[in-house]
Amino acid sequence: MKIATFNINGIKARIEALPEWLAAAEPDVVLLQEIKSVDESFPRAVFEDAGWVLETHGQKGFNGVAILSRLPLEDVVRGLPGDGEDLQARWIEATVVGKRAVRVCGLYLPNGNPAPGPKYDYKLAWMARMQARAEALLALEEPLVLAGDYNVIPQAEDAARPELWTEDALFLPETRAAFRRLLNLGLTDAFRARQPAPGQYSFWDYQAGAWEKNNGIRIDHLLLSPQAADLLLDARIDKEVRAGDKPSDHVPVWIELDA
DNA sequence: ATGGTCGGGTGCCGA
Repeated sequence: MKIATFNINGIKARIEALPEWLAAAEPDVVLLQEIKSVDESFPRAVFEDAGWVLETHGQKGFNGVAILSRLPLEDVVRGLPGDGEDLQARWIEATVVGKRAVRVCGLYLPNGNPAPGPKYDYKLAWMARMQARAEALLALEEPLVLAGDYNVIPQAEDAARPELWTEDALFLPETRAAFRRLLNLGLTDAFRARQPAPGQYSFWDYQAGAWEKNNGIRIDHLLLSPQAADLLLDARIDKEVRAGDKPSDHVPVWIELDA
């Protein structure tokens, strides 16, 4: 089972590039972030006519997550539990039924800039809520994949120029500590485990020629429960997508599970 | 059009 995460930065803007990547990469499941669309205006037919099962959790203008799958999806949950007041569309879960059942969570973790400030407070509170949800799901002792745009640079080696990020919400010590607490629940950073070499990135800013300079960061992650890590066969970043026509500022990151 | 780049949805904000 090939499972990918891809921050597409707007479904309407990616309505050609996304289907092209799907056809070439042939994933079984894709967790999408920043669809920037309400559910009613998501171009469902483009994907359903191509054989995809689609579950969306959108909002007007910003954020929004979705799941595309070749396999049936069951028990869909929309929204990160733990705060009924939070209306931002940043979390979606479903169970994918293949050879094995795999619970997948697609997440768009808050950016948090500027830090300090209310946006950074929201980021840290959201990470605490995610920690509680991860604990609850890990207690089931089943294959679990938490995949998405974490807006976290885990270590200095995950940035081409870490000195540029020392005051940024993506790399502040408190951010990295919260991410580390997730890992310390027993989760595996699949890409780090399979591709330990530094200098591999999933995001390059549109500004200041970041792509041309390879001034990237690795912020899109797939974290695996022990039961999923046991099934891990491969993990890759589809870097070449960033050089395509009308690209997102993120590229797909994917794993292959024996499931 | 918004400085520098995009996207979405307006009549700038978020990233």
